[in-house]
Amino acid sequence: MLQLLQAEFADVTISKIRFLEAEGLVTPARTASGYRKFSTADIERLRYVLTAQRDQYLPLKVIKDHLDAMDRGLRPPAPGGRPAAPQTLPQPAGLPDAEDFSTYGTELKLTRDELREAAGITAELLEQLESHNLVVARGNHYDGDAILIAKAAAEFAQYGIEPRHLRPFRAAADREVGLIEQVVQPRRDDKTLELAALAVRLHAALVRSRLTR
Amino acid sequence: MLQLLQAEFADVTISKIRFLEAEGLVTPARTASGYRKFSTADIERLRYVLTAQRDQYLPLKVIKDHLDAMDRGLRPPAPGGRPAAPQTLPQPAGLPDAEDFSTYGTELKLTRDELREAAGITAELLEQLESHNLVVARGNHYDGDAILIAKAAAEFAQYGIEPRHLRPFRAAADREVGLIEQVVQPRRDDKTLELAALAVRLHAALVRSRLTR
DNA sequence: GTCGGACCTCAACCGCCGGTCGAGGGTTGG
DNA sequence: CCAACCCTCGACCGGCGGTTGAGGTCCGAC
Repeated sequence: MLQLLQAEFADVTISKIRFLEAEGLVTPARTASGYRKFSTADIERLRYVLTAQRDQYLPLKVIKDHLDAMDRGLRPPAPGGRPAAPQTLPQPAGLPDAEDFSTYGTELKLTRDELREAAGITAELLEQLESHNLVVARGNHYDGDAILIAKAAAEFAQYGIEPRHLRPFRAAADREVGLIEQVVQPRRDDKTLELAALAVRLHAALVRSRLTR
Repeated sequence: MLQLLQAEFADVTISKIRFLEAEGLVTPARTASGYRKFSTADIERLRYVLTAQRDQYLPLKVIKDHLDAMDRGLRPPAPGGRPAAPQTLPQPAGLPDAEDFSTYGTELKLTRDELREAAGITAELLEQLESHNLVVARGNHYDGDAILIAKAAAEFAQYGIEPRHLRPFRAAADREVGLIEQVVQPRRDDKTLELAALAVRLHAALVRSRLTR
């Protein structure tokens, strides 16, 4: 889950996240042994914090106020171009660890229905995602990334963008992975993740750059 | 004149104004004997600085960038509810500190050499990046994204991946932007950025998912 | 002239914010 | 049993946004 955020925000570290927790900006759940367990809502929240900090230069105090206000059910405050609000939608309960990326990582194994529930998508959408190879089962199970992909697809769907429009994303990802694997061939260690984060970073910068022209 | 500003901003002091001058945010004229002489334009400028600081929590560096940008004849930047812009006369503006890329947004305007220095890349690499359209100048200037792209490319280069290998990234980014622009056609507001973030998120999840299989 | 007060410069200092580091220790998967 | 994580907690840190003070100059009033 750290990798995930690092792809988007270059300078996030474990210690920074711990610091943010100490400041009361996030409150991840804990496992029995004390490890932090980040739900997707927690990650949304962090994304909000980091975006506000980076793009609006808001001090943490102010960000905390905003979050607190939202928690009390108020409209997201902040005048002007603010980061997208982390909508903490009611999570379908049951299915204990469906949102857990940190401790189980990709070892997370979901059934088809669990995935649907966790991502809040219809069976139809999931079918489309699979038919375009955006979500792929391993054996009978899906992992944490599948949830993220499905959720993103659901958001796109709200703008009328269907899975088939997203196929280029898959192709692009495949090409990047191919590139990385070529380089990292011999030693298949954490260099791989490093390069992947780098690739995503480049990608993000390019998108932004093209957009603002 | 101090009294004048103090009426509006309680915590302004002489020493603060002197400090702001030292930071290059205002450049009042001087009398023969060295006393500061504030024109009304200077006061407008200070008003802008103090408002931006108080109401938008902007760091002085960013405020300075905005002022510099305006001095260069650009439209007042700053997304969102910004303080009323003071239209000042052109002031001698120092060049941005090239090492400070992190604090500059896309309003940043760098010369070719400034970009090279900020990203720590060779002229050759930059040329390659431009020939593959990974980095593109607007007019004679480059923006903050160019630094990010250049730095990422430099890291890739350490793994033997050259700009030409990165062309698919550009193509993918272009496709994504095309998709977004199609959707966002009518209302060209901050939905755009929201969608772009979503796209990058999907991309990241896909890369991870493909990688860990 | 000369005195007081307001202005100047420059360097040293300061408090807070936003983290980082590292020692000391538990947990987990292989 | 070990390596690789994760945890806490307190010390530390660099930068930002000024403040303070010593030492000196300028000006108007007496």
